[in-house]
Amino acid sequence: MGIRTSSEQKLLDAADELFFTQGIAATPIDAVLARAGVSAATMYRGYASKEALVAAALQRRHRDWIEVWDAAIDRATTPESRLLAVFDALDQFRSRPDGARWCAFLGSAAEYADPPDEIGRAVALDTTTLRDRLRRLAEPVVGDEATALAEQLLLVVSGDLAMRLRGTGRGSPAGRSIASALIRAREGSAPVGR
Amino acid sequence: MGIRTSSEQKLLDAADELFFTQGIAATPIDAVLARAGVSAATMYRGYASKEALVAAALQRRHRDWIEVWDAAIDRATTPESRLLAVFDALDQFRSRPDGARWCAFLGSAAEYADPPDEIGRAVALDTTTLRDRLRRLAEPVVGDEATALAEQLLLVVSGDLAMRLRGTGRGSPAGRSIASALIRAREGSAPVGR
DNA sequence: GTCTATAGAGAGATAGAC
DNA sequence: GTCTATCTCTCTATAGAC
Repeated sequence: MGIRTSSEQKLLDAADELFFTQGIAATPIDAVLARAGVSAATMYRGYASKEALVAAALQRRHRDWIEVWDAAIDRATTPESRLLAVFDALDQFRSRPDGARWCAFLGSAAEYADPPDEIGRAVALDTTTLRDRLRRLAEPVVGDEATALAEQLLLVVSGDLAMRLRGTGRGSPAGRSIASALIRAREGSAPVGR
Repeated sequence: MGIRTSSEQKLLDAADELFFTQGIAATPIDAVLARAGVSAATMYRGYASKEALVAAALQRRHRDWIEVWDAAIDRATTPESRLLAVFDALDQFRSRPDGARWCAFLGSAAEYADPPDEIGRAVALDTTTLRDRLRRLAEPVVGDEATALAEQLLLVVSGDLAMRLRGTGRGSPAGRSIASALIRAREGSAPVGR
C-alpha cells in the first residue's frame, strides 16, 4: 500500500494535518497535494481515491496513538495510574504538531453517515482497541467489574474528546477527575489482589 | 427570517432530517429541496444561503430540545432525579422521527473548523444552555460543588452523544449510570437542605 | 410567490509529456 | 516516477418566465 518514495510520508503528514483539523469534506485534495508538495498524478498512483488516503492517515495515526498510550502506561507505577494513563496519553497526543482538532476517528465517523469500508474499519478498530485495552487495564483494579468500568471510561474518553468541540470553555478537561471518581466508586466492591 | 408560507416548515423539516443524519457537507441543498418539495428560488428567497438554513434548523431544534428537557424535569420528583432528567430527555429526543444520528450541535461544530457566525452561535448556545441549566439543577443536590459537577455532567452528556458514533456496540448508554455515580460521590460533601 | 433553466465555481480524477 | 494540463461532474446560487 502506498508509494515507495518519500512522497508517501509527505502525503500522510499533509493529510493528517489538514483532514483532521479542517475536516475531511472541507479539505480539497488539492490542498493536501499543495502542502505535501506532491502532484495529483503521484498521489493517485499510490492511493485509489481521497478516501483511501484518509484511511491510510487514520491507520498511521492509530499506530502512533497506541505507541503514545503504551509509553504512558509504562511510565505509570500503580494499577490505578496505569488505567488512568489514557488521559496522560490523550494530553500528550493532543500537543503533537499535527494534533487533531478533536479526534480523527470520531471526526471521520461524524463525517460519513455510511463510511467507506476502509474508513469504517479504522474507526471500529479505534473503538474496540480502546474498549479492550481499558478492560484489560481495569481488571487489576476492579476485577469482575472491569468490563462495566471500561465501558464507562470509553464514554468518558469520548466525552473528553467531544468537549474540544465546545469552544474555549475554560479548557478544563474534566475527563481524568471523572475517571478517578468512577474508579473510587468501584474500588472495594470487587478488587483483585487486595 | 424565513418564509411566510408552509414552505418554511417543510424546508426546516427536510433540513433537520437530512443535515443531521447524513451530514451537512454530505447533503446537497438539492436533496433538501427535493424532500421538502420546494424549489431553489423559494428557498433562497427565505434564506441567504445553505448555511443560513442550517442555522435556522439548529435554532428550531434548540427550542424543541429545551421543551423536551423541561418536560422531563417537570416529571421528576426529587432534586437528584431532576438533575438526571437530562438523560431521559436525551433518550426521548433521540427517538423522535427526525432524531439526529448523534448530535446536531456537536455535529455542526465538527463539520466547520471555522464556523459561520450563525452556526457558531447556535452551537455555543447549546453548550452554555447545557452548562448553566445543569449547574442550576445541581445546586439543590450538591450546593457549592454545583459548578464542578455541572462541568462533569456536561462532559458525560457529550460522551453519551459521541458514543453514538462508535457503532452498534451493545447500545448501552452508560451516561446515566456515570452521572449517578458522580452525584453519589459528591453527596454528603456539601449538600444543601439536609 | 413559485417554477424551470442555467450560470459560475470548485471538486475529484485522468491523460500524456518528460 | 513525477509534473502540467484538463476532463467531467457536482454543487451553490441566480435569472427570468408564469
